[in-house]
Amino acid sequence: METLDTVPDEDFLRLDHQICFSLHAATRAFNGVYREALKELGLTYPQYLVMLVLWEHGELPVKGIGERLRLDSGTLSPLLKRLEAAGYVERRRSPEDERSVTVRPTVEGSALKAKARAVPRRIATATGLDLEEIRELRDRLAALAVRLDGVDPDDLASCG
Amino acid sequence: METLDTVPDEDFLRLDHQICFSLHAATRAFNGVYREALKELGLTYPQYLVMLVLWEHGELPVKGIGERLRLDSGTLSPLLKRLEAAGYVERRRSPEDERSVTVRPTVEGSALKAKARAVPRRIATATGLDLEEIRELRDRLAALAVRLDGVDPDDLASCG
DNA sequence: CACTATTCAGTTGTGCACAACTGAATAGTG
DNA sequence: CACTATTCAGTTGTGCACAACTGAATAGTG
Repeated sequence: METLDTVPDEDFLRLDHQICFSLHAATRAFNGVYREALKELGLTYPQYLVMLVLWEHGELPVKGIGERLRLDSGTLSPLLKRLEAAGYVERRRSPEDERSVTVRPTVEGSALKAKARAVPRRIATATGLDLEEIRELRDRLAALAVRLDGVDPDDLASCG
Repeated sequence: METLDTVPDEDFLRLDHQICFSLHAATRAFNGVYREALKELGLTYPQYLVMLVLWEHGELPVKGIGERLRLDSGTLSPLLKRLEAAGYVERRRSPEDERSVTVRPTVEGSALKAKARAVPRRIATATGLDLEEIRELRDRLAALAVRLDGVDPDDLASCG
């Protein structure tokens, strides 16, 4: 049987080339479609992710957003400042814990949600997938991310 | 039957949240694993993609690399300068067409290929997928990218 | 042949991802 | 209680993606 261990290195490098490229290309293609769909909302793709989280939870500390999106403050701090400058969110130090900053959508930010309703359908149409395939892709990607995130760097080093 | 048209907007926005996040997370997780695996080669993930293409073709104009990886000169020019500074590639104006710049691996750049042999296997192991699943994922992502940005499938196929 | 359009690599500027760090606030310990 | 460790948001610096642009070389047109 053909397995990971029986494929020649040369073919494997080639396969890697392909999956590497496919993933990179799919991600950038997705970004491109979102960029187009989000243009009228005045949001970038990561900013849209943040707004989705805030629409769902009402308000969250920076840390809470970071946990949900797996982003650190180095990425979030400037992004949230831009969302604040755009008038979509409000940031204020928590009175209970002065280390924490609470972020919540402004009236304008909340109003954006209505406009955003059209976005998912546009993306879904662009993918050419039906509902079941979309869910399957979501689950596959999620499972993959969990596996990849959970990999101990030391394990990785020892498997070569 | 449940289709794209019968799902309520609210659920759809939620689903979008999920697939959006899954894709984003999977991409970043992949990047993280590659970052680790490529550390000893002194390459970033996009730089690795460029080297893979050069190992396969020997030498290519900047435009040729861009076509294969769907990257424009705005991304490639500085990236190639860094690869040149690292001693892995050589860039020179083409004598036949002074507009074009030919890029090819140096002796050190070619030598990297031997080290890179270990990389794909490490990535494959980290994904926890078997060979058939990896191929399926590759094909799905490639098909998705094609649909999303209207790339000619023949071009994609010729990349690997 | 002269002139315009196109091609090519490169630059500039914006935004994101992330590592490494800072400084302030809080939690936990003896 | 005093002191250390941890938590939190933020900053700095590097690299990538991409839009919009520049300038030089070449192709294509009348």
